Amino acid sequence: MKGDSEESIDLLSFAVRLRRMTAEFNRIAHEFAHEHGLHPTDVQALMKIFDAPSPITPSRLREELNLTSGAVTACLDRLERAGHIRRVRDAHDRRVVHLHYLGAAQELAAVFFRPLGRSTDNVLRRFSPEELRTAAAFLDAMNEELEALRAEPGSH
Amino acid sequence: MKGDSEESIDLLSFAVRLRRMTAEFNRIAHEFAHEHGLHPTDVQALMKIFDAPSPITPSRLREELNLTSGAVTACLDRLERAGHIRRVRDAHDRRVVHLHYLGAAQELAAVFFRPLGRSTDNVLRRFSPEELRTAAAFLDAMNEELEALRAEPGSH
DNA sequence: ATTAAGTATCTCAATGATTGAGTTAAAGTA
DNA sequence: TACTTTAACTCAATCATTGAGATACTTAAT
Repeated sequence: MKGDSEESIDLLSFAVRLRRMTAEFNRIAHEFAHEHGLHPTDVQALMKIFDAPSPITPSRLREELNLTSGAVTACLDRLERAGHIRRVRDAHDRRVVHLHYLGAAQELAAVFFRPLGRSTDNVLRRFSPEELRTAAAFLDAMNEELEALRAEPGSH
Repeated sequence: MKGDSEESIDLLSFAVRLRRMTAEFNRIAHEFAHEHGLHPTDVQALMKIFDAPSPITPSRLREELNLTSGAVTACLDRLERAGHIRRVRDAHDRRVVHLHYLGAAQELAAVFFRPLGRSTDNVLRRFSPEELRTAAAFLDAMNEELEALRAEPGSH
């Protein structure tokens, strides 16, 4: 009976844990953006541009960040003006633009991710390889589910 | 040697997993806010007001969301006008305001968290109680570290 | 009591990001 | 060729956010 009650407490508070973590990430990103004369949106966009396996397009970014096309154009204008990214026209389909990040963006990302990376490392050191595999699997499962939620139309 | 290389791949990609999860949460919150005539900030504020163990104050909210006092006041005006929260003056220190959420906010939160809760449940079902304890411990450790990062002044 | 300093919240003009409708240009389709 | 669709951009209007300052209240010192 002890195991059972412990379990349900864990289940209930997972949502709170996840929300808190998201909020902390957001606050850090917000703070960072302000310190570097960027907007929260710009930081989100830069992260997306970084994490994309191949150069992302403005319309993809529009979907990812849930913005209107006008907002994306303005955001990319700011990032390009500040020397963080470059717009490159696709040779085959000349309507399409690919977003490449430049040196300035890489440096900025390094500055941004260093403290976050240290924090993550501190956490990783506390767990065994097997525990980390479990944690990674959990995060992967969450990301899968959240992405599935994105497709559902009547889900919210 | 197999275990070693698998490990370092996991370590490197933890940051990406966490960023992706944060981004998914943000996108969902953004979408939800837009559908309900709220702002992303308003949704963040409501979640903070909900998750607080005891009624939170505007200045605490200011710290949590990293906003200026003017922005917080405007945000609370919107939430109060829409019937989600109520401002209550502290009887002992009449400078202080406590934020209470109302029925409208509870309903909204229920609508918001139902799909997220389903997604979370789907994930939780895939793991054993012991694995979930590990995942919860991991999230707790991350939250600890991220909160520590908040205090550090020269950290970014 | 009185004064000074500190704190919590709010006000407001200026800034500027976001929206939403419409435009341009390129690609696919009949 | 004309029609539709798609990608990205433009621009006026809207409205959240900033940042400086005002207001009201509390606390500590004299």
